[in-house]
Amino acid sequence: MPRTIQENRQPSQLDVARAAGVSAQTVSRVMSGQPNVRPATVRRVLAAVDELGYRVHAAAVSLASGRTRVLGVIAVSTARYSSGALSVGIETIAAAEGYTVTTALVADHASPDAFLDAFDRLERQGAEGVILLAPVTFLDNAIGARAERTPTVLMHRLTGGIGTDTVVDQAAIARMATEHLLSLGHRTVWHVSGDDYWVESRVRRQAWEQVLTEHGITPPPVIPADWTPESGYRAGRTIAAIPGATAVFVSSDEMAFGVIRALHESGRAVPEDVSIVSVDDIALAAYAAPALTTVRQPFEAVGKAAATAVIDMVEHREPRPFEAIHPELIVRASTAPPRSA
Amino acid sequence: MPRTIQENRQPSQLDVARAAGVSAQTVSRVMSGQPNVRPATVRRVLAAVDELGYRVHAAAVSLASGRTRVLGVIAVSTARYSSGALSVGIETIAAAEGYTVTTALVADHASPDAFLDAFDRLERQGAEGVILLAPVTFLDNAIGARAERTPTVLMHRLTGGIGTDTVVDQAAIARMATEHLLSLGHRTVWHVSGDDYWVESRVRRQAWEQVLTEHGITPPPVIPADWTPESGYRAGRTIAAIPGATAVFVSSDEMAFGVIRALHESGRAVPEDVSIVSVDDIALAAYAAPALTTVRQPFEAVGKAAATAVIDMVEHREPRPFEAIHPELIVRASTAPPRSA
DNA sequence: TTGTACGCGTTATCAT
DNA sequence: ATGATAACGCGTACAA
Repeated sequence: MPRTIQENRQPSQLDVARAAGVSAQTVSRVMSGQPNVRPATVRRVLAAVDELGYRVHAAAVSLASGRTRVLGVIAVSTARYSSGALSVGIETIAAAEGYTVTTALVADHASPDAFLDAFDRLERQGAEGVILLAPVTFLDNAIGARAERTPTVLMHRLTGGIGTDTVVDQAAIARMATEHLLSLGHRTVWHVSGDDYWVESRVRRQAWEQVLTEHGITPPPVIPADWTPESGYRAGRTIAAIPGATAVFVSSDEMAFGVIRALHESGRAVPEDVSIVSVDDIALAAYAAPALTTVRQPFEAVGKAAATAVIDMVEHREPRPFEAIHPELIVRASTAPPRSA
Repeated sequence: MPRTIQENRQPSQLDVARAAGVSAQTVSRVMSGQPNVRPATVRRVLAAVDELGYRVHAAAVSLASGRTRVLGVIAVSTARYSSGALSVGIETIAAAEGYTVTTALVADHASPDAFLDAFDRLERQGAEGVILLAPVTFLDNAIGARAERTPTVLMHRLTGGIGTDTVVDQAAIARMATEHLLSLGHRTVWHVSGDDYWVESRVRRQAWEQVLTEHGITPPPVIPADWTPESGYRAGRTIAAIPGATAVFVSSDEMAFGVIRALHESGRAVPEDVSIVSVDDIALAAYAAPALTTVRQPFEAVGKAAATAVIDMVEHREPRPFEAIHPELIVRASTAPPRSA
């Protein structure tokens, strides 16, 4: 005898079948809600299920059916606000469609290999689709092969290439922010950027430059930061030392808190001396001092769109026409016309 | 013939075995790093693995071995800061121990049934251990049966009962905050509570009451809120209308932003007129105006401890002696002695 | 050191 | 409407 048969195992389909006086196949039909089972039989089976405490064994289903209904998410492990909100959107849709979500975390500033490892872990787990909540331009080539066999959606991707784009138009965000400041009468707009590891940081900077150029303004040098409030604070000290600076486009609300603190410490009032527009509209944005004028990103909606897109791909549904998700400028108290205006 | 054999399927262990000229068993040994395989054989197998692009099929492993190495996390879908940081800790340990993490989200203010559903989804997925990132006192009875068969750790649980407690001592947090304010010379301390759906909100309130009582002070009425900055703002307006209020223990940093804004609008200066201590030490706490004095919770460490605890249970290791994770009072600018002192 | 023969719990296929 | 049987891909036990 090759193996001792376990005694105290979980009840299986066959146990239920015996208890209900039917075949295992009938139990299978009942559990997966197939038609062509007599109501009376269904009741008997369900009664047995209930009595034995039977639960479907996902691994067995997966092995037999070839389907796992598992979605993988690759995320960068930062405490940035966006991740949480995106996840909620993804999980909501996944649960509604009967999918389970497995997450693989990757360190911030990790190499492409770390992302591929994460991808492999998810594939081993049987992920039928993958959502990449990460900066990926540098991954395009590497990820290509896997995206061919496993439906993949890239969240931080902007145009073309692999996968479906479900992302908010980051260039539009930068344009809205910059043009708002110009329309108030500011002669130029400075920019505190995010971490260039993330695509959106680069895209926003380019769009900001372009808007200025279109208005005949030579873009001032970028003030680099890394998304954290601390880095925003350092950027703020730099700005405070620039006499002519009256308007700043800051690439995240969290950094804006730091910028404002630094300006305040240097005796520059916001918005009287310097106007600030940031990005995200986190819950605290309205409670900054002054309340932040910011470009809202509808993160949860984005998460939902991403999940819907992967599931469509997984189920070979016709991919729905891409619905743009629009950012929105929320004007609060951190912007005003310049003093001279 | 019962079933058409798939043609374009993924390579299996047997395919690798044939390509390498060994048996499937040898491939299994190589893949799981077992000893007693000749180096030359290992090389041949790995070469075949590489060539065919073979990957272990998790469902098959699970079915054959009875192990999934899957950890389940039940979380409440809020945008609160803590969830993200906790998850990072959990995933870090899980990955290091070779486990995968699956998440099941539950709506805020959901009924116990919703949690049980989530638990069931995770068990169906084969979760060998479950971490409940949720308020659970009202779940103790309901969850009991499942916690018996599936190792479970409750994050928001404080003493005794099911599971292992890995949580920060919430009563200690309230005590540190309240005593800090009293030691500055304030005659009493008001309290803006979190949402009572969450255990820590109730525990902190009780501890705050107790500290006051120990000092011979009759606790003033609680000012209820719900963790959001908006609710903090409303609580702040209430406090502003109380002439004698000079010190407030606010149950989260996010609410503290709202409280401060309301006080400021009412002409009460922080900390000159009113001192504020809050809880969490989120990244923005140091960038509030004024910078928040707050009790820091080491969320990532808590997440790590929780993951370690479940894995210990899953692997039937001796549960390590419970290491308390201590909160820490961070004194910044939102507290000062009262004017009269 | 390596190979053979089940068995894990379910679904697909065909037969009744 | 229901049942019998093979097959999914791998690990375990044992033999060689």
